[in-house]
Amino acid sequence: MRVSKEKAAENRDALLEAASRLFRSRGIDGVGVAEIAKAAGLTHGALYAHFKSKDELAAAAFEHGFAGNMVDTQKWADVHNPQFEDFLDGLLSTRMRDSLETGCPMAASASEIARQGNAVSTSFTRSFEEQVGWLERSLEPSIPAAERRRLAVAAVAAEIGAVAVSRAIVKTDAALANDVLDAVRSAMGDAHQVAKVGLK
Amino acid sequence: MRVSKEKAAENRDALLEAASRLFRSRGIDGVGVAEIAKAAGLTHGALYAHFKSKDELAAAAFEHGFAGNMVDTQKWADVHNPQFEDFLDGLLSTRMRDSLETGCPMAASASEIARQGNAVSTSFTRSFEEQVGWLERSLEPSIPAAERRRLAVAAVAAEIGAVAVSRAIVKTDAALANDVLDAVRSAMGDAHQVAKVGLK
DNA sequence: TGTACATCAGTGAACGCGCGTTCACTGATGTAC
DNA sequence: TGTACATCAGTGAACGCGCGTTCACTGATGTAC
Repeated sequence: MRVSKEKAAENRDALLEAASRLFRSRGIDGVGVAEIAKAAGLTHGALYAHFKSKDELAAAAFEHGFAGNMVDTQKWADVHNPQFEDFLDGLLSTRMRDSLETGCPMAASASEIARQGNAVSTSFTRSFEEQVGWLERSLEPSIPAAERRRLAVAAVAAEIGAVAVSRAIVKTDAALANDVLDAVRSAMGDAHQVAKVGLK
Repeated sequence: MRVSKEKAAENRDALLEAASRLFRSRGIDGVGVAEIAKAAGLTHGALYAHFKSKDELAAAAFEHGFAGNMVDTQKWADVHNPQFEDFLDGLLSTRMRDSLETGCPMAASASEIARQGNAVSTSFTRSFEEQVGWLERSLEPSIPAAERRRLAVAAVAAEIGAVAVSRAIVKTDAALANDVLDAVRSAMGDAHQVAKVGLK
């Protein structure tokens, strides 16, 4: 039966939230539309009143998840005024690695994106750019703009790899999984030093 | 009907080769056992004479693919005696990114591994360690061993991230996709410089 | 403000389909005598 | 070396199952008068 506009908007949001969490923890191919709808307190048919297809839902859920992360980042940034190294500490932490449902959506699905539709790829690219922007702005203005951007792009890509690898490895070798996070943080810190000092 | 031992071994190898390529280009969840068997010139039933389950096949296929890559690496290393930067150039190239079927299996499935069985995770870890070993040995002996290892671990994790991200983005923004590879190569080069000079 | 009715979010059965796995069977291979 | 037979890699039908999507239907909401 028909529901109020407010309730419909709430339901749409619940679908996005459920999809975002489930896709992150089990992969886009690993979760069915029925389970997503159920987690949002609806039946699967209702999902198609809000989204044309699973692919479209995946793209929207990706952006929803990333937007949620960005809201948290903004709050954190307002309080702590984080520098480049603070971002690295936050992104390359065991906490980020272990929170599959709420952690970085890019690390959760990086290697799956290339196999999804264009909508998902576009969402991923936009999210990547936004994250790069945060890191860029955290770098010292004394560093040339092109160098700041290059460093930020490298840091986000490296972070995504480090978190994905650390998650893949942690079941088998927990110590190595932690080393991966530390090693990437350390290497990016070194690259930052070089950018500051202008060595090379 | 029964086939000769040699033929059976060939068939097993064909299954591994087909699985390795298909899993890399379409994901473990994205390819069925029937298609793998067909690509190897067999029917799906035969697959179960060689492997207990799809998960076991996935683990074996992962190691097969990585071993193949390692053979290529060995040949290349014998001819070129590559240094750390040469490895980065090879791993972070558009050629590596664009060869989905034969490229780095770790970049192809990094974010999927955490959701697979233990056998797959173990194979991934072993491959990761082996790749780290190559990079470690390519670094100057003057750099302390612990530092060499840290740099190598960071480089492999960052490479996996860069290739996965570049593949995810290339459909949407080809220029940015190339920038990602360049930025990570450049950042790891900087980290290498720091390790050599001992700055910090 | 009250009434009549069009709208449409949500339901749940049904669709065709491909999945991973099992299993009775086949028949060439490999072995025991 | 020749024969009888056990082995087992490979076949292909069948299994139950969950998938994404469609659709006739429901009934409260929102709107036109």
